[in-house]
This record gives sequence, C-alpha cells and structure tokens, in this order.
Amino acid sequence: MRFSRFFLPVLREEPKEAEIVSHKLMLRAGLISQQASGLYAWLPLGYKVLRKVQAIIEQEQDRSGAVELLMPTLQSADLWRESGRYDDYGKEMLRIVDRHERDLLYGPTNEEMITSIFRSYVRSYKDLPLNLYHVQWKFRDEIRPRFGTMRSREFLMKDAYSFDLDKERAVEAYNRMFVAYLRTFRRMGLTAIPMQAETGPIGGDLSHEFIVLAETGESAVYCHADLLDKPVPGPDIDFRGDLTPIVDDWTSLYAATEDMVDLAEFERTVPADKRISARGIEVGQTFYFGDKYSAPMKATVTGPEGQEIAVHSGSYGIGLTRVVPAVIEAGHDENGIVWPVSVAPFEAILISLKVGDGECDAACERLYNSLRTAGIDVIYDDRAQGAGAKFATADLIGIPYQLIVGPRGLKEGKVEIKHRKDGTRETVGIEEALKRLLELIVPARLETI
RNA sequence: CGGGGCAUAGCUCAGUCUGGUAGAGCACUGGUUUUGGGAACCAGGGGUCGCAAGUUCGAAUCUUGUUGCCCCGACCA
Repeated sequence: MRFSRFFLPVLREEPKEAEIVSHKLMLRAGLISQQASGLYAWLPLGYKVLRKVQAIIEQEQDRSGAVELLMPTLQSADLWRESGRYDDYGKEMLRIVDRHERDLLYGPTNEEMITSIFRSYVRSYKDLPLNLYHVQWKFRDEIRPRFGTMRSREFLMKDAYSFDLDKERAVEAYNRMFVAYLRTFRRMGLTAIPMQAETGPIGGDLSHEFIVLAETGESAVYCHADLLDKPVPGPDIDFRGDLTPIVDDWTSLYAATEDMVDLAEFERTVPADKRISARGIEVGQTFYFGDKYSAPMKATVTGPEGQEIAVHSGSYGIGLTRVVPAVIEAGHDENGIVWPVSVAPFEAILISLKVGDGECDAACERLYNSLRTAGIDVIYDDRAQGAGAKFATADLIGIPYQLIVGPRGLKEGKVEIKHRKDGTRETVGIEEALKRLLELIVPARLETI
C-alpha cells in the first residue's frame, strides 16, 4: 500500500471526547471515527487490525474443533419468547418492528438462534459433540457507552455455542474453548487471565472471564501473580485429548473478579507477596449453562438407548471490538501505539527520507516491490513530507518495523531498520534489508505461541 | 435514569462575566525554496457561533426551551 493512495486521517491534537489512552490513540491514529454515541466507523487502518484479530480468533476456534457459520443480526422476537428472554432482557435489547408489524430485535447474543438451528438438523447423539460459532455484529443499548469501542453499543463479537450429550462432555467442550482462549489472546500479545465469574443473564453455573490487566479496566480483579507468567499451550496441543490438567493448572491459582471475589479466601490461598489486586479489561467470557435453552426450546437428541435428551450447552464470547483497544492499552508509549506483529495493520513501513530524489525513489520502489513479493504487509510512505512528520506518523500508528531509506545511507549502500517496540535501530546493506525483515517478522507473526 | 459539564473554521481552542462588523494555532489551496526527527516564506479559501424562540436599536455573548456529545453511578463482549 502506498501511503499517498491510502486513507489514513491521523490527528495531531488530542481528541477532547476521549478519556483513556486507547480511545485517544484509536482516534489519533485514524483507526475509528465516532458516528454517534457508542457507534463507530472502522477506518481502513482500524479495519485491517480488526480483521487480523478476527483471523487469529478463527484459526484458534477452528483448531479447537469449532465450526464457523454466520447468523443474521436481526432475529425474530418469537424465538426469544420461546426461551423467555424476550421479556427478561429489558431495554438493553433494541426492538424493531417491520412493515408487517412483526416484532424483530437486533441480536445482543445468539443462544436462541443457534439452538433453533441445532434442533432443526441434529437428531442423534452420534452428531455430538458440536461447537458452532460466528463472528457477527451485536447491539446492546448500553446505558452509558464509553471508552470508544471498549464499551460501544454496536460491537463485533465472536460467539461459540457447544452442544453435548451430558455435563461431563459439555465440560470437555468448555475446556477446549478455555484452552483455545488462552492461545488466542496470547497470540495477540495479550496476557489474559481466566477468572471465576458471575454468569449474569446468560445463566449457568460454570463461567470464566478472561481478563487483561490494565489500569483503565472497568472491573476490579484479584489474582495470584504466578498466573501472569504461566506458559500457554503451544500450537501442537491436541484438542481431542484430555485438557483437564491444563484447565486445572490455570484454575488452581486464585483469580476472581470483584463480583465473585471472596477476600478471605483470596488472602488465605495467596501469599501476600503474590497477591495482585488490580483492574482489568474483560476480553472474553466462557459459560456452561446446561439445558437452560435446550430444555425450553426442545433441542434434544436421541441417546444411545433411544431416549430423548436435552443437550448440554455452553457459550463462549470474545469481543473483537474490545480486544483492539485492550491490545493498545497493553502496548503503547508516549509516541503512540506499539502493535504486536500479529495484529499490526502493517508489518513494516518503508520510509523514504527524500521523495523526489531519483536515486532514493528508485531504491524505495525496488524495496517496496521486493517486500510485497516476499509477502510482507508493507505500507510505503511516499509522501513529500519532512522526515520528522513521517517518523511521527509511523510511531503513532505503531508499525512494528520501520525501513528507513535516504540518500545519505544509500551512498554507502545502507538502509536502516528501526524497531518500534524499543526504538533500537540497525543499519543493514540495502540487499540484506529484505532478509533481515523476514527474519524479524515471520517468527513474530506467530507471536509467542 | 439520577448527578455534573461541554457545544464558536476540518482539529485543538480564545472570545461569553461586562451585548456593538468572527479570532489564533494546526490543517487545507496556489506559488517559491526545501526534505536525515512534526520545514520556511508569500498569497488565499473556509464559520447562518448546535438548533428554536425571546429580550434588545443591536445577541457567539443575556433568558427560556430543545438536541447532540463527554464525565461520575447502575448494565455488559
């Protein structure tokens, strides 16, 4: 992508409506644009990040055995009357009437619809286990939207729904999602800690919130410090095997949100120097809720002895439009965003220090072409601007590697690579630049897996 | 929904108290010189001061209403 042809409206001033750093940076770096309270347009740079986040989530969901589909945003009220939630959900649910006076709603979640799909097609226990998920926009008419896309009214969520014959197998499904979540967040450069959580209106009795520690988080959380350094299962993890030891290992150390915390137990089970009492951002939540929906909605299968069994289910959500600000809260400095390579909108930025200089232009064009050919997601800053402005922009939008090309270096056949993360620079021969960037970027694409 | 605040150029803001011809910086347009850490100079364009009513000879400024946005609480991916 050539910068001069891209649409990247960066702001030099701090937007007055933003309070927290991620919201400020998302506006300043041209990731999002507010259209109304709690409603945001994703500008090209932000949309690239969102899609990279989505790709990682999909890879890890698929790896765990879940199957992707796509359900509509609008749902029939009748479906929700079946589960009893049409009346329970309250004003948070956006209710719509169509031209035939039929009651519709903009889905805040999809338990009812997925249960309806499930019961239409699945008849036998032999078709289980099944885990279906989608990534779709949701709407919840929050009383007070805030912090940009951290708490917006319309938001993009991955929601998965598992169906199993009994509780034991449902917990196995729960564990698969639990491990998939550990991997998913780690791949985005996040340290997300699973914590005991309330189940809220979704219902059920087993639930974890995946929390990223951040001062700007909306929940107070309490956990054991060792959870921060606990290794995450690698890509070779066998999701068909027994994951109980991993889940037990993670849940053996105390971790709970303010709604669930038992301070006496926290202090009894965690040594004083290991107690973390902090704030966190909830980026995902897992629930097991048994037959809460399958029983009233008659989602049953025929069991091995011919009996009708209401399936045991769980649901598992990740807020994509919340993950993006969470990544920024976890990775930024005074100059702007510091993206991990895995979700960076571009992996590298090619900065020409002297646009219009024949030799410099030629070298940049050559590098740009070879980088693209090698599969590096690169943006080429070909604007006729001073170097200062270009560096400031590159830092603000947080591109992990800056390839800096200027006439002075070119005289000696050298270019420079600057690492956004720690500001280190290395000078390499122009012919070595591509190889060096590949060395840096390719392993980082898998980010700490 | 309760409490607080803001609304003037694309952005950040001054001007409002004390009514009298609409301002700055950045951004934008044209030109010249520039280009190694947010370039300089010259010349320009751009605002029915959120909206509506009222008071007044005269309203960005005073009054009332209204809408939008932000912050604090309850809700949540």
